[in-house]
Amino acid sequence: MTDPVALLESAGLRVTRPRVQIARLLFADGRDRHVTAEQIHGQLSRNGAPMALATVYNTLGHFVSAGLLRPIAARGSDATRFDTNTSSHHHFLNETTGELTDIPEGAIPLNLLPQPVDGSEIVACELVIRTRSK
Amino acid sequence: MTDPVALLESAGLRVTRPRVQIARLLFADGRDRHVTAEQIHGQLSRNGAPMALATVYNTLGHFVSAGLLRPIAARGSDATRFDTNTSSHHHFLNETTGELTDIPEGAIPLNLLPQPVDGSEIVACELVIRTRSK
DNA sequence: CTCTCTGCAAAAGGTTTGCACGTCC
DNA sequence: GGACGTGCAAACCTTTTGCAGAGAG
Repeated sequence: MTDPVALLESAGLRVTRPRVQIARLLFADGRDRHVTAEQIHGQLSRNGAPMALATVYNTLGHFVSAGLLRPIAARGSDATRFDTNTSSHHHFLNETTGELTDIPEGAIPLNLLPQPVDGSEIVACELVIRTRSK
Repeated sequence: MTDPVALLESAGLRVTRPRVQIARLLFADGRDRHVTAEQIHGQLSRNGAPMALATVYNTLGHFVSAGLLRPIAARGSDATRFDTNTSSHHHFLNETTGELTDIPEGAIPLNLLPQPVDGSEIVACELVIRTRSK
């Protein structure tokens, strides 16, 4: 239910047409979503506000840089999914259906991460549990 | 130090030239390796046994199906890395250098995984810890 | 002899780039 | 006015596919 314009401004992003359109799709209903650029592109077309797929990618890229969105580390030949939930949490990936489900923060105790040996610092930690329909 | 031919046979794979060549590169020295198809392709060319990149991909795909190799879930626009260590373990990904490092099995306690709610079964579980050079 | 695999070119995605034009500040 | 964005096509890269010919069992 966040106002798209306010959201963009608070993220330090300029308020432009594609950003508002996409922010409205992604954040208006407040739910966590896992979307591909392709899905956004299709939804915009259906809403009568079509734009080039490349513009969608560019805009999503801006959102990621600004911390509004996070790309999910799910491997596979299909497209990158962007997660509107940028807090630290993990995912189930159903390999049969391709469906991606959130695992609530705290459901997995990862408080004892090993430190990297080369002196680098941890910036993120992402777990993917692959499942298969029975 | 495994014999490539014996390895292929025990995996139920036919013994063919590209498989032997690639198996020798991957498994001869017994070390864990994280390779891309491109790297294998280049190494084969340098060794005087060039083959088409598509053949490398096809062969690596056969190895994955046979359980000799495992694709790593590290996201990024760069190519898929294949891991010669197929046992359950996790990775550090240094985002600065792109380097991928094994985390020893057992270093992270994941014995309390939440079960998927949709009745599907867990087939794999992979953690990527992203780091950045300081 | 048959079935699988190779070998490669070409196609198929997904994503990025280049650049002319528009827009925000 | 200047930096930043858009809009889109074309380029790019990785990976898959199709198919003719070769090789394994």
